[in-house]
Parts: sequence; C-alpha cells; structure tokens
Amino acid sequence: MTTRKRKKSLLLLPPHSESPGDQTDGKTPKRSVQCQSSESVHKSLSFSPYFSTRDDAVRLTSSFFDQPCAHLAKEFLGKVLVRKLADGTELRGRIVETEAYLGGEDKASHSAGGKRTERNTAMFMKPGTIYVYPIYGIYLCMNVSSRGEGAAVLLRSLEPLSGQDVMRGLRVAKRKEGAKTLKDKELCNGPSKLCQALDLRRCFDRRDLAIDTDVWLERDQGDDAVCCREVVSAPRIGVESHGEWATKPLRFYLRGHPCVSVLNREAERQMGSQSCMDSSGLGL
DNA sequence: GGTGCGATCGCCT
DNA sequence: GGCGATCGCACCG
Repeated sequence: MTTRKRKKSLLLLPPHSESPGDQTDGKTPKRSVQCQSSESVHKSLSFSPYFSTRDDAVRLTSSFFDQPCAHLAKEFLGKVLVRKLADGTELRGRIVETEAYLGGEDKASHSAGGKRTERNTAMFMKPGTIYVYPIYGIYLCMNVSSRGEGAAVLLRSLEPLSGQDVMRGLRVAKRKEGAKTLKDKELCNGPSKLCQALDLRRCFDRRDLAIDTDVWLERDQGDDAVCCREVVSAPRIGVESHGEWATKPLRFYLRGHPCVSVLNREAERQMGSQSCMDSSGLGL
C-alpha cells in the first residue's frame, strides 16, 4: 500500500495550499467560489431524499460537545455542518458518518497513551475544539474534541445540502484535468473529501466550533430521521495495525445512506433487530 | 461494481 | 527514516 518513491508528480494540489481562487500563479483557473450569486446558491439547495430541512435550524453550543466521545460521535449523525466562505456563501452538509477516537487507552488515537504533541494539541482542548491535521502528505482530516482527555470525533462523510456547485468546484480543483464529473453523493463521502469540499484548511485547527463565525454545527429536523435503528456501529477505517482497538465498533454511520464512504455489510447484518444502543457493545 | 496500487510529505521516533 | 484516521485511477469481471 505504502510506497517510498517520491516522484515529483503534481496530480493533486496540497490541501493545505491556498485554494485555487486564492492562487496567484495565474495558471489555475479561478473557481466560482468567489463569484457565485446568492441566487445560484439558492438554486443549489436540493431537497434531501433522506431528510427534510427547515428554516428554524439551531446552532449547537458548547454544552452539546461536552459528551463522552463515542456518544458524541453518534449524536453528530444528522447534524448539519455549515461552512461560511469569505464571500458569504454558506456550504451545508449533513453528517452521516463519524468515528470516535477515545484518547488515552485507544491505541488508534493520535493521543494514545495521553501523548500530547504540537500537532494534536486541539484534541486536549475544550470539547468542540476543531482538530485539523494533514495526512498522507496531501490530505486533511477534521475532528472535533469531545469530553475526555485527548478524545475527539472524526467527521468522515457528509450529505451535501446546499452549495453543491461550489463544493464541486473546490473538489475538482484537486483532481486531474479531464476527470469525470462528481455526483453530489461523491462530494463529501470521505474525511479528506469533506475538507476539500468545504474549504476547511489547517488554519481551522484549534478553533471553537461553538463560537466560530466561519464554521459551525446546526441541529434541524433531520434529527428526527436518525432513529436508533438507522445507526450502524462498525470498526474504524484505516486503523488495522492497532490490535484490539482496530476491531472496536467506534465508527458510526446512517444505514443505507448513499454518502457513507465505506459500508460494512457484516456489521449491518449483525445489527438485525438489535437496537443501536446495544450494537456498539460499548453500552452507548 | 470491486480491487489494487501509486502518490506524497508532515509527524514522530 | 518509517509510517500514516486517504484518495484517484486503472484495470478487471
């Protein structure tokens, strides 16, 4: 899987580089982020086949984030992540997949063993603090700290609700010229994809999701659709090398949702008629 | 559709 | 100097 070669191919832009609209080399086409009209943003609002939306969305405050990690990871499902760009455009996506990283004893966590470094400092900050870190040299992932020393929730997938055209522009900017057009469900179906689509950069690291003016979380009617039976608990992705912690069901996603990055049919089959309150095996 | 592989570089030991 | 909470693409059936 891993290669040691370091060719100087530039198929992808580093995610932590300035977005294409900010680039000054004159070679990259400007995307539409800076100039999309409010009308086009309104048009891009699409009705979700899975949830309904309404105008009385409520921003989530600090108290919401102060929950045990795995519990918060499940609570995130159905909530709406909002990203307000510099030009006022609001990008919205409903969270449909998360992972809990418990810190301390959790060997798959960046903060395993209570290890605190410059990079993972945000994991130890107050619940609701954003932790953005680079991975594989070219991608970013976004977490939100929870209650518990070094604990955080990784946001893995969103269902795009508004601003899809802008998201597509941000995603396309990172892909090879001539690549096929991305479907809406492909815009945010992965932890690094959602960072690209929402233009979440490293500068968001250590910012407070409860009070920030550029990114926040909302609760809306979508919550009503996230009944217990729809939540699948499965082992986390990409942590196979961490022994028993690799098998713990700390990934949560909405069953049957097309925007989930990786399905776990085995976990879904095992759910059966079991309540999700039990299926994690963690007494959540 | 599923699978395998290469890309790429910051962080950590 | 090794590794990694990923992704896109080519290839195959």
